[in-house]
Amino acid sequence: MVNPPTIKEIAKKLNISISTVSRALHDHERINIMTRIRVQKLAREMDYEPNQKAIFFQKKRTFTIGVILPDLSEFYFSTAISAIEDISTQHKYSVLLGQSHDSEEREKHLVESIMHQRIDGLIISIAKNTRNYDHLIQLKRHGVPIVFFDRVPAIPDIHYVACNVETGTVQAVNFLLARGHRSIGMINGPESLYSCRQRKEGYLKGIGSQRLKYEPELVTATDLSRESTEQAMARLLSLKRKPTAVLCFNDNVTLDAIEYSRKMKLKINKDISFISFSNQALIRYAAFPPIATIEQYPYEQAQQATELLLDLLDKREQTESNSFKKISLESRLAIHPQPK
Amino acid sequence: MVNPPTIKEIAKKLNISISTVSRALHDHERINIMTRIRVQKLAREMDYEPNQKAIFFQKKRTFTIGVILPDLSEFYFSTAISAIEDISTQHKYSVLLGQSHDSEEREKHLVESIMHQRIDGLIISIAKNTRNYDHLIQLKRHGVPIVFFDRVPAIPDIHYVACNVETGTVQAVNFLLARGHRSIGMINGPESLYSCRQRKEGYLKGIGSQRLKYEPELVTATDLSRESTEQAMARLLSLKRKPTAVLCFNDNVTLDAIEYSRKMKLKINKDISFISFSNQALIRYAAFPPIATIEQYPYEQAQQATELLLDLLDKREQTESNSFKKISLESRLAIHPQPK
DNA sequence: CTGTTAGCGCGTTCAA
DNA sequence: TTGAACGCGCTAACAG
Repeated sequence: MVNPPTIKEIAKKLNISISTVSRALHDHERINIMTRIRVQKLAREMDYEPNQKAIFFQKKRTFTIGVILPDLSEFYFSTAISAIEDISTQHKYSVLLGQSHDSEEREKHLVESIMHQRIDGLIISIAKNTRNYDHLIQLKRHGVPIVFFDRVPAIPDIHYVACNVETGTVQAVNFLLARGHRSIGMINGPESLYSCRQRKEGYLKGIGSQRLKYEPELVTATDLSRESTEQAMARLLSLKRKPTAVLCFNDNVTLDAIEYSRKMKLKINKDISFISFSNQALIRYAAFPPIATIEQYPYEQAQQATELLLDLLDKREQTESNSFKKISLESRLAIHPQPK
Repeated sequence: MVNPPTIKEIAKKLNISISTVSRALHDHERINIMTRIRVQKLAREMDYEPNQKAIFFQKKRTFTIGVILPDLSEFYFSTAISAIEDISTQHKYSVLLGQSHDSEEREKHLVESIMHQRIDGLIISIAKNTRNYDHLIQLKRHGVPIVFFDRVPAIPDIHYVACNVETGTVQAVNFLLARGHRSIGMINGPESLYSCRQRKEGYLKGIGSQRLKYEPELVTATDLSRESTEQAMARLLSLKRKPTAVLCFNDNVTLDAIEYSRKMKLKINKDISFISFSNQALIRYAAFPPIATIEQYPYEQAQQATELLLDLLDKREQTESNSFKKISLESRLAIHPQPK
């Protein structure tokens, strides 16, 4: 095992200067065609490969983007990272990975360590309870473009790609109303997430469109843990006017809520129906699936986020543009065929 | 947006030499406590962060490992990457990511581009039809340690971590035999995968242990698509001696096979039972879950692979050891509580 | 305790 | 058409 060959060695063997070698390797215009060929031939023979580390170092670019997601083993995010990797590779960028496990501290740590690596840009889906964005603002100050993905913080002047779940939520409420439901509950997620506000907004619009009165106690929240979801569900079921349908933050929350309801001896899709967000493939096999799902298209979202970021990186030198791209995909209600 | 500060600037402001700054920042023993403090204070004020690119460049190490998996959106691999990221981060290593989408060409390309980045080591689960290992051998020649994970090629002198599914398969067959099943079917996966041979091997051993005759037509295969699985299942059901239990390649295949059987009016767990490999979390919510699962512990496997690789990296300089670690985790049968 | 110097591999002036 | 020299930011060997 020897050290990889360098242009220096090539230069020595050929008795020419390092810079000539460098130029020959880059097919420089004004290099004698013969020396060019000789250099390239020897380079091939020696298995020469340019040392990217050295190039990155002196070019001040790494052609690497950082990606920080809460949890890579979750369906939604693993689909996203799959898309991000696909697009990045297409554009000859590499992907440096980190998962925050929904901890603000870890997230901060990751951002810092990733920043020290001098990545060119960052795609991030923030931890569910991140409140302090200093670490991200600092990154921006260092000139590293950030694209927020899916979980977008409520701060101004940022690029983001997210799915507007409001539309889908309105559709879902209308769907339920059309089926005769008059008391519709909601188990929302952490308030800090922008998408949760959209869910709420969509819920209000849907309810309002039929001139129904908004009952605040019909809207609860979970921190996504099973216990918290069960508590939320318990709260809904303890109301005088129990909901006959419930919108749940995501698939897992939905399945937990359904299981809890069954434990409480409710008949699913009879006493109570559910609509979920997100749509994991496996949900079609569930014993008691939700009647519909608000789809969020994680692959497409992540794809757009990556394209946006790469675009920003391309344009960076040219203009210090101050326009912030806000890409909003529309969610859509997907109605599931019900098993008899 | 300015360029990040360097030790050079710190040195100038303090009228001391660059190396003094460097040493002070590293808490070097023989540096005056006062200068040390002054330097560190100024560094903090200036938001100084060492430029890892420069450090990597001169240290000839990147503290980055490459990870190449077939498809990050698959449960098995997303769990794996989650583990790899966790362990790497703990050890202050970064993760550079790539997915081969089971294409040999892409895999080769990824290995090369990742190699040029001068990663310190590689964890790879090879594409299901990779036949040529030159790209990997080249990496090894460059002194980059490789740990194969889960999908291990049949070449000598390699490190690997894999799960021996044979054990679990034997257990599964025995479990079924003990419950009185005498005709046991199998829907295996692509033959090129080593683990599929283990499944077959385990099946044969299990059957043989009870002196049952091996009926070749009871063992079919799927290319993992739903259609192919349905065809395989149809073949099994068309046999004169229909199987009363079937082992399926993984969870998705199992669920598809179950659904198909239901369409054929079979009663699950009565007319026919299933055992699955892998064990996704969501399976607990399935309407007709398999009676048992052969667990493969992707998290633990990936964890061990990462620890092995990092260990190799630590020891690298010391000894050019020629011993190859082959870690084989045992799969285990997990029996599911059945809903009434 | 501190400064000087060299060098990691490469691209890029500036000269020739 | 080529070469010499410099610098990217940092560490480390050597010299005080």
